[in-house]
Amino acid sequence: MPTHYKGKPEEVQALNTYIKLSRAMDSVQACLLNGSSMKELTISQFGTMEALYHLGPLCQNELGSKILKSNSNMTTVIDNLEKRGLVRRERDTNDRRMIIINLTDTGKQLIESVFPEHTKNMVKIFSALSNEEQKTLGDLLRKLGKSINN
Amino acid sequence: MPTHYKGKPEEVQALNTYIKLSRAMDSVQACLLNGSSMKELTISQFGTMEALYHLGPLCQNELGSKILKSNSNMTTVIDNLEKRGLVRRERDTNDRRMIIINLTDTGKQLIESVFPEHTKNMVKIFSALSNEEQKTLGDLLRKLGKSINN
DNA sequence: AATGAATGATTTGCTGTCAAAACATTGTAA
DNA sequence: TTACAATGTTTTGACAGCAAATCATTCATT
Repeated sequence: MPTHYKGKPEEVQALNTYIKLSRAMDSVQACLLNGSSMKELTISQFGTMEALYHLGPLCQNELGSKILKSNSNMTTVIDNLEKRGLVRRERDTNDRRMIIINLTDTGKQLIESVFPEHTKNMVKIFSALSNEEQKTLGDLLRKLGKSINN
Repeated sequence: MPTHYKGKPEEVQALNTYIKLSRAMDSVQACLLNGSSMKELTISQFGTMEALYHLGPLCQNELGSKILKSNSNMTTVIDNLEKRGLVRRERDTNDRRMIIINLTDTGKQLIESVFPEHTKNMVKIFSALSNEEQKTLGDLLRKLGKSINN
């Protein structure tokens, strides 16, 4: 549903673009969560484990920076993953402020088993757009993001 | 940070497009939340009040459908708005299953005071893109969303 | 009138999310 | 060596978000 606001054209355009961005994001995430591979993990758990799988063990603070989550949120997500035996916390010996997060064997097996289907779902979702369209979309989103973060 | 996954080109492209979409959405929302007008309302509270402001009183279930939130989430968001005196629940006289959500005078004044700056922020954010680019972005996002929801 | 299906809202249980405060540890300057 | 700043993590408090179950109400059928 587009905005019902009636103002200047650039205001209506900005509000509508925001709505479309928000709706698209919701749709993509809902579709990903419907994949059978996402029955066992929440989006944040998946992102955390994916980062550990591809980058190796990471300091908790560093992990949070990579997947753009706050320190306190990382504590909660890792608490739940640890509780399920999917990761292990390990205090750094050189700097005891730091906790290194490792995937356990169980965690590694799980992410290895769900990642292919997740990737397949992702390809399916974005195949609605041609290669050129995906590139254009990515470029515009980057431009938008860069402008905000400067 | 793009994906570190090394797979087929269409897989890498899909994952990267997803990351860009996710990052852009996070950036836009963080920027909106930094606006002084968003000190008093959360994103969902704002969306709820904006919908009520532009569309008039709505049945709770209908409101949830419009802003794409679940029934249980609507209960929580409206609980908090009601607690703050910004909305009022009113049982429908014709169908007592339904609760009509109204903005209170206080709520109306608040949304009227924050909406202009919110809109201005939105325009500022999206002015990173030209009109043509915003239109292209919107079209691609719509195409993506439509494909998923069919 | 009675019964079951459908609908709207709440509750329960769980996870996520963040800012601010608090705590523990390390680094730096005096 | 001491004091303070900086850093990493947790805790606290609050709100968001959803699925499933539950409750109340309405609708349709018999």
